[in-house]
Amino acid sequence: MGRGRVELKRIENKISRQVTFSKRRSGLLKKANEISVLCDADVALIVFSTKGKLFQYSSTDSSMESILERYERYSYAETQMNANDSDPKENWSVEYPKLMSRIELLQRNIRHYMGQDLDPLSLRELQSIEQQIDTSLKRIRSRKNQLMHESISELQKKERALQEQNNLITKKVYIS
Amino acid sequence: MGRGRVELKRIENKISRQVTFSKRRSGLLKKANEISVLCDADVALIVFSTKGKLFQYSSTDSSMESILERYERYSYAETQMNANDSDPKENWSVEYPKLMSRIELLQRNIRHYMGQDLDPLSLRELQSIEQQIDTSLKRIRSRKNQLMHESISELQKKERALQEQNNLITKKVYIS
DNA sequence: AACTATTTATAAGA
DNA sequence: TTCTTATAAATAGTT
Repeated sequence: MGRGRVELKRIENKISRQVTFSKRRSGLLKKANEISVLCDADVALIVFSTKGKLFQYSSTDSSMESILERYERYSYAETQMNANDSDPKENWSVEYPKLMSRIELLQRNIRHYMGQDLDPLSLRELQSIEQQIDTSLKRIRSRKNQLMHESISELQKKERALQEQNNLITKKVYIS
Repeated sequence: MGRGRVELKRIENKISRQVTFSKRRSGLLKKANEISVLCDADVALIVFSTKGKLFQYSSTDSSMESILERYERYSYAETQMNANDSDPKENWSVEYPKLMSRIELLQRNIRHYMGQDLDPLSLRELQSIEQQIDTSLKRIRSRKNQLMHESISELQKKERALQEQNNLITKKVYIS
């Protein structure tokens, strides 16, 4: 939709990629809103730019979180149809606080991994987390390196194949 | 975009609402895919029809779950407050899957912060986590330093106090 | 940030 | 549902 046809592949020019992103992002959000209003649908849309900036849309009658929860529930229900429906019903009043406190614990954990709410922690606890995170960082960087190396050798392979093809074509041209 | 202008409000005729939904849904998914490819963005799109049927899109290099996880990580500060307030006893069958899926999400997050289960993550996601963890590590080390400095000056203070006491006692011994 | 030539999406009809 | 087509809307390239 514009002056020229556009190939469906990553736009290499950084500037025009940004511009296109901005234009299409607003178009996409608009259309998400339209379908939700016209067709009475619940829509959640999450977009991260290359640089990691977040843009989001969710239809007004449900917040983003509630749609995501609905989604999680939907996919959770699909994967675990029959497994554990019997026990929690009986002792819900026992189970609920357990689950909530588990969630609290996990959240506190995550906050600490994110370097937040550190004040209540003792020196020893801080050191323990520091060590854990330091290890994580090494693992993540190692995995990242691995991925990048894989990507590089993939590209090199492609390059060699293309080079070979070129040589063949060149030969043919000379012969004829 | 069609034979006539269309007002932005719920289509009352059920049949044409369904038809429009089907058409616009495929258009929306297509555009979501296009922006993700053209602009190198991570996109997650969730659509529930009026009847509750789920349709979804997520850009290929990240699964839906990993984008949602990234979203949770990003909007963590906002969401941690307003999560839990409905009366749980009545509707365990609604609440239970919600809580379980939330727990799973948090656990997956923590595993990643601990540098585990990294294989499903894309390069970009790894970089996002790496950056987050790097920041955390700096915060934790800064807090640790602060605590150690405090501890040191505390000890120095005590040392001075004891020294003074010693001096006093020594004087008294001499005098007597 | 605007403009406009084109392409694309889609509303209505079949 | 699927296809066709007239028209509205989105947007690529330009200013």
